[in-house]
Parts: sequence; C-alpha cells; structure tokens
Amino acid sequence: MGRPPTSRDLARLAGVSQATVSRVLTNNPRVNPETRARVLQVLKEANYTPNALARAMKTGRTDTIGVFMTRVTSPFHAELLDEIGRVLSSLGLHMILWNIEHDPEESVSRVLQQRLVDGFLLTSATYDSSLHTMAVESGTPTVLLHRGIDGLDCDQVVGDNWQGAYDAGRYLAEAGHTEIGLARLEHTGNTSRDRELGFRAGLADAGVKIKARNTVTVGVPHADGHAAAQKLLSQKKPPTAIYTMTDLLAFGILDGARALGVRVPDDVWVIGYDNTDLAAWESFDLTSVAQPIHAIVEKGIDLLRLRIAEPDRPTEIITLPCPLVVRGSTANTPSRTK
Amino acid sequence: MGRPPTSRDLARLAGVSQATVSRVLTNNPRVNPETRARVLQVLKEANYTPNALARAMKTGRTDTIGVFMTRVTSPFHAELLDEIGRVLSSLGLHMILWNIEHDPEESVSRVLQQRLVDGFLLTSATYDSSLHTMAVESGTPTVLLHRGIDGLDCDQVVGDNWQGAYDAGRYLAEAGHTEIGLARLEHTGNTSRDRELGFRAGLADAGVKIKARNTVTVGVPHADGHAAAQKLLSQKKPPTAIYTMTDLLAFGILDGARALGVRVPDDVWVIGYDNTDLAAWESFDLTSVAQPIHAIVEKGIDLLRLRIAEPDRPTEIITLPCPLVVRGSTANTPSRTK
DNA sequence: GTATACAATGAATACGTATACACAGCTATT
DNA sequence: AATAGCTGTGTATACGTATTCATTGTATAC
Repeated sequence: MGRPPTSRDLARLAGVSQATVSRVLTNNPRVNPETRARVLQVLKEANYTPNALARAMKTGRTDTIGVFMTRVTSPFHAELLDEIGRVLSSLGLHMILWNIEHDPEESVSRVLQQRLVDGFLLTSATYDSSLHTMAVESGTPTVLLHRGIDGLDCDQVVGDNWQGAYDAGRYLAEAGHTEIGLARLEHTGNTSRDRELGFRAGLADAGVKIKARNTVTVGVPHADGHAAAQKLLSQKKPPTAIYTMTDLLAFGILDGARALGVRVPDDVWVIGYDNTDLAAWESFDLTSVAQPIHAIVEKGIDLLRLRIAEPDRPTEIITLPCPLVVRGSTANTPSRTK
Repeated sequence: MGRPPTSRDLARLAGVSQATVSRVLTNNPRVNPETRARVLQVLKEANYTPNALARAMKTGRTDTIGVFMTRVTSPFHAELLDEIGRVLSSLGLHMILWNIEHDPEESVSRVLQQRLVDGFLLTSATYDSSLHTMAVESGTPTVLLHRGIDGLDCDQVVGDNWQGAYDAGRYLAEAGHTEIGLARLEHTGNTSRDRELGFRAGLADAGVKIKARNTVTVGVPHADGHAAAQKLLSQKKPPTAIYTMTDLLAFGILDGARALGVRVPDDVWVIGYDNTDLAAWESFDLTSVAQPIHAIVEKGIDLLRLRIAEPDRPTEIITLPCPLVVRGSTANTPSRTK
C-alpha cells in the first residue's frame, strides 16, 4: 500500500523524466511514439492514476460540478438529481452535492469560493435566499436549473410554468368545471408564482374564477396536500376539481380525498405538476403537467459548459414547454390515457 | 473579479508573512493575539476563502466523502441519501456522489484512486460487482452502508435483514396465513438473501411453507411488483398474504391488486421492507419492516471517520435491528396503527 | 559543409497552502 | 552574568502535476 505512486516514481521506472510522463498523460503530441508506448506500459503495470488534486491545482479545472438542491426525497427532485448525475457522468464530470436545507447560509457561501468545482447548478433558487446572487458573485460559472429568478444575469433553463399551468386551467374550464379548488404554495420564486398565475389565467380566459373559499395555502410536504383536500372537500359545496402545484401535494390531495370517501375522478378531479414517475402508478393515476426533465438538465449542463469555456458570453434564459399529461384523475371515460 | 486573492496577497496587505496568515487560518496558537486580530480583520475585509485544493494537496485531507449509490429515484435510496447529506454537512464534510449505475466500471475504478476524497461510503455492494473490493484495495477508508458483503475485511453497518424478515414471516404465520406469496429478488447481495431466508425461517418456525407456485422472482422497479401481484393473485387459489423485499415492490403489488379489484387487507395482506415515508401515505398504508436509516448513517459515518483517523484499527461490522411497523395493509381491525 | 528548422527530451518552475526550520528577542534559571 | 527555554515571526520547502524554457540531436536546405 504505502503512498500511491507519483508520476515521478513512474518516470524513474520508465527511465524518462517526470515531464515526459506528464506529456504522455495529457496526450501531448511532442513525445516519441516508442517512448510513449514504453511509458504507457509502465503506467499500466503500476496501475497508476494521476492525483486529481495536483492536476486541478495546476490546470485550474477540477472536472467537478457543484449541485445545490433541497429535499432529495421529494420525487421530482430525486428524478432531477438522477438525471443530472446521468448527464454529468456521461461527460466524465464529477458531482458534489450540497443540500442547502441542511447547510447554514454562511457555510454555503464559503463553499462557493473554495474553487472546488468548475461550475454550479442551482435547482432551488428562491427569492428569500441569496444563494443565487452569492453564486453569481463568486465568479464561478453558474446555471439555474428548473427554478429561475427574474432579472438575474445568469444562465437559466426552466420549464414554462406559466404555460403549463395555463393549459391545466383551460383544460378544467373547458371540461365544464366551475367550482375549482386551488392548493397554492407561497410565491417563494418564479416557479410557484407562474404555476398559480398561469392557472388562473387559463381559467379566466374561459370565464372561470376561483372562489376565495376554494383557495388554500400549503407547504411542500405530502401531509399538507392531505390537509388541503380535507379542508376543501368538507365544505357544503366542495370544488369539483382541484389543482395544485406539485405532484407531491397532489398525492396528498388524492390521499385526503380517499380518506373522506370522495371518489376521484367521479366526485372530484385532481391535477398536479411535474409528472413524476409516481404519477403513472395506478394508486395515483394522476393527470399532471409534465416537466421536460431530460431537456432541462441536458440544456442546462450544456450552457454551463459553454460558460466555463467562455465566461463572458451573453446570458441565456431558456424556457421549455410543459405538456399536460392526462390520466385517470381527471378523465371520467373508460378511454383514459395511461 | 480577476483571480481570487491568495494567502500571500493577504499577507502583504496585513504586513506579515504568508506563513503567519496560514497560522491564523489553521488556528495555530503560535501567533501573537494582536497579530491574529489584525490578520483576521484583513481576511474578513477581503472576504477571503482559502483555496481548498491547495490545502487538500498539502494536508492530504479533502474533507470530502465519496458516496456510491444506485437508483436515487427509489424512495428508500433517496431517504438514505438525504440522511447521508444531513450528517455529512453537520460535520462540515462535502459529498461527492457517484451513481454507479451510470458510470462504467473502468471509470469508477479510476475515481477510486484519484485521492479526491478522504473516504468512501458504499450503499450498493453486490456480489456481482467488484466495487467494494476495488474500494478496499484502493487503500482509501471505506464503509459499507445498508448493504453488506460477507467475509469482506471492511467496516459495515447494516440493518438486520434476516431478523426483520423473520419477524415479518412469523407475524403472518401467527395471524393464521398459510397461503403466502413471495415476490423475491435474485440474491445479488446479503440484503436480498437475508430478506428471503429470514422470512422463510420465520414462517417455518410457525410451521408454514411457501408453495412454489406462490413464489415469483422480480426485478427492482415498481412495475415488477405490479406484474408479480397480477400473477400471484390471478391463480385459482391465490395467496392471502404477499411479502416482498422492498417497499417499492410492495407499492407495485398494491397497485396490481387494486387493478385486479382485489382488496387490501380484506382479500390479501401485503408487507414490504424499508418503511419508507411513502409507506405511511394513505394510498398505501403499508405494513413494512423499518430500516433504522438514521442510525445506519450516523454509525456508518462515525466508523468512517474513525478509520480515516486510524487506518489500522480492527474492522467492525455493526448490525442494527429492523422493527416491523404494522399498518393497514395487514391489519383488518379498525384499531390499526398509523 | 554550414546554417536552420524541428523533434524529443530534461531541468526548472508554478499552482496556493501548511509546516519544518532558523532566528531574534525576551524571560527565567543557575 | 551566562545559559537555557520560550514566543513570535520569517524563510524556505514540499505536496504532485502541467508547462515553459533550454538543450541536444537529427534532418533538411542552401
């Protein structure tokens, strides 16, 4: 075991200088083919791997991307993380994951300046956090994924939440619903805001308005959706359709309805947002606005790499469409989509 | 912006040598209190953060732990990851996450030797992968979490899968079930093996044996549980209880039963393993063997830090109890546990 | 046959920090 | 009063690699 061999050790073994070993490692063409072959042979026999830290210090590149995220256990976030991991690894990049829910702000700000990574992916930008401004100011290339911030000079790739929500509202109104329930989140960022305003606009364009008594403000967990359903559905004249802003909340609403003996979709329709894998499970069979996770991640990492290569390029903000995926929680005919 | 300031820049500003700045940063007592105060003042004004790479290269410690995982979207894995993140961050440690599903074996082996991290947490050790042996041979401190490997000289912290499964079997048998369905996974590691053998033992000790026609081998996804339920429950004489080895599969089984119009728990009981958050949702209300996630992670990271501090300490293998959590999928009385 | 280009290599250096070593000034011990 | 110890600081070096610069040898052009 001892200490791992260095390029200098290998150079001695191969009878060349450390510089030549380094040239072989970096595919520098300025090395004799025979010498290269001999060195490669020695490297292979010693099972040598360059010290990534030393290399990073010299080149200034770590081949590592920092990812900031919250609530990994939330289905959508887990899918997002999985996709990020897939794309990064296909590019030979490592991922350092920070759950900013656990980390105190001050420690996060330190992380931003440690030059541990070549770039940041932020998936949870909110108005009440200064993470995104700190990240941008750190000078390290940064891309906002999934959640954007208006007026921030930073690359962003997000789903078109307004349009997705609009379509959901329109869909319900055109199906004849007039008593619409809304389980809304506080507007902590663009995402929650657009998912509410777009929905209201979609309804309004079809002449439907949400009554105050059918609106309830919730937090993010499943239990909050459950409670919201209990509240909305136990009224004298309950809504015939409920829209909410994440699948996780929609699952809670479905559970809440089930607990009350209210049938879906016969008594009430339910629509979520994110189209997570779970939405397709028979237990939920949830109509949901789909986020183009793959495209968001692919494009976001693409932008990040472009910015790493060229820090002064103009900022891009990319908005990708969110199609409505209709399932059994809203279709009351046998010909429902799976 | 320019390039970030170095300790040498700061030393010049404070009128001291770089060594003194470094001493302040590392809390070296051998520095005059007045000098220290002055340096700290300058550091603060410049908003200086030490270059983590340079520090790591010098000290040989990165304060970063590498985590190997698979299928982050699986509820149990997401909870495990979340907990790992929580504990690591509370200790001021960073996490590099590798999804070994995405990464080709050869690139993983390279990662193991790059000295990017102080230690590894492996959460997905299986017989058919050489990851754990490669990790141990890499010389970097390694702990197996949640999934163990017999006879491997490596610290391991796992749930007592055999006991948990045993209790589940015993519980079903004592409730009077004799036609027991088993949706089993191939034995790719200790975990799946013990979760089957323990269950069979628990039944056997109560005089119950699983019939071949009530056994089906499945893969890990939700859909496989669904298919297994369809197969088991569409027999002439279907089982009155089904046990399976993960909650995810159990959810699939519940969904499969629902699709067939088979009622749970009236017609069939269902038991899962992991006691994920979702198991408590009303849609599932699943009886499940609980994994002590918090204790596993806490203890595992504890062991890892001990080994980093003292590489030659004796190997520890810790097995933690897995209590059965009874919910509505098995209780047919109103007084069921939530 | 000399001058010139170029290929191949080694020696030296730099990345930013931590730390061993040297040294000056001081206090305390004899 | 001379020695020993202790404090605070600076100088120099090392971590392991990539890369610049210098050097040698060889091939090409006149």
